[in-house]
Amino acid sequence: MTQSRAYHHGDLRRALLDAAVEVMAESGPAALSLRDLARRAGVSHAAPAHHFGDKAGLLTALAAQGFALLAEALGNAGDELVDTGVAYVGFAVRHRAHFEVMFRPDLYRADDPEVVAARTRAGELLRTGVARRTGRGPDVDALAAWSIVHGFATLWLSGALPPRVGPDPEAAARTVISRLFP
Amino acid sequence: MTQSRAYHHGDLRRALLDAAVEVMAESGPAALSLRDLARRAGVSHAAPAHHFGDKAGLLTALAAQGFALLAEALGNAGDELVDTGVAYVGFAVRHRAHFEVMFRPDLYRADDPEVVAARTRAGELLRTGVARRTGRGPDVDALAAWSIVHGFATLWLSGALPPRVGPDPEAAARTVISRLFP
DNA sequence: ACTCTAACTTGCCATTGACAAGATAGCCCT
DNA sequence: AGGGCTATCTTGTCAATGGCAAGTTAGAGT
Repeated sequence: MTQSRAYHHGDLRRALLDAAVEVMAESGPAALSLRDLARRAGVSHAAPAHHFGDKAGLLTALAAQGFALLAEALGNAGDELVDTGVAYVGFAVRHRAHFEVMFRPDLYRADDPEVVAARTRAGELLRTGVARRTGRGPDVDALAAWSIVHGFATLWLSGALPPRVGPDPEAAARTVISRLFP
Repeated sequence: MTQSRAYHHGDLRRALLDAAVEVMAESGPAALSLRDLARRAGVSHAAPAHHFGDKAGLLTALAAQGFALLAEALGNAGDELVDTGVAYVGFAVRHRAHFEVMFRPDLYRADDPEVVAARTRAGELLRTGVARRTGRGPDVDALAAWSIVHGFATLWLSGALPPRVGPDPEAAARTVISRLFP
């Protein structure tokens, strides 16, 4: 996919987002620099501003993309509640950069319409995944399920978990989620 | 530890840390600037470097302080497992700035001896709190418990939780934790 | 009183985000 | 074919930041 047409660049917007993901995946969100992204894309230092306005604009686009990807991942998950949870963790691990931005609203404009729409959709899918297996109050169940997968994903990404958890986050997540919903 | 004598400033190190907590509590970690902290403390822009070396040094000190505070909070919690979990969430909410730095190892030197010591101690207290109530494998229980409280705290801080969860994070956390360990 | 050292300052540089003004290329319309 | 139109990108500039180097000062130790 992606461009081919090369005007001044062709598909700068996508190239910048891809570069941002790449940088953040290996160096964290703090290491992100618009000028660095521009250099990687081979354009001038002010080119990104045209597509995203400012840094927050770029991260807003990235967050929207992230919520859309999350919704897709949850939609493709199996029918069991556990599958939804594992998919959540899998998304966080596979799309680390997106995930880290999505839940840091001080970095972007969380009230952006596109973000709100994608986030809402992902939220619905998440709740649907839990609703299939409601033991107590569905609210409590949903909150507990979301908390446990989000916590596990966050801890995994931050490197805080001890080595004995093993190398496979999704397998470990499955075990932990099963503890909540046996 | 710590001095008190007031030379050029007296207690610059503490003043800078306090200012950093204040700034981050209202504007997030991204808004932190060493020069701004220096201005707030009424010293020159290079004064912070003497105490912390660089920005990562300041955040390292803050993380160590945070893990120590967490250990203290967990130590003061009640004997029940639920109490430990609620204390964890309470710490995150009450010491938001510390919490947000602690689990973002790309911002500081996670292998700093002081950080390692304080983190180890907090980890032990957390596992102790869970061990009192082991249903299945203690490892799985500990991981599930940590995940659920960490996830809830993180989601709360990021503002991602819907309003119907209510205004009191500790009360909501108690309900959620009870779902895991009834 | 003298020295010595930690604590702080002044000065500097490269990098960054943001803005303003200009250039360029493809498109549309006649 | 030609003439504008607009999105896209560039060049130039500014204030702010982190970090380094060299100098200064207060106060402790002797």
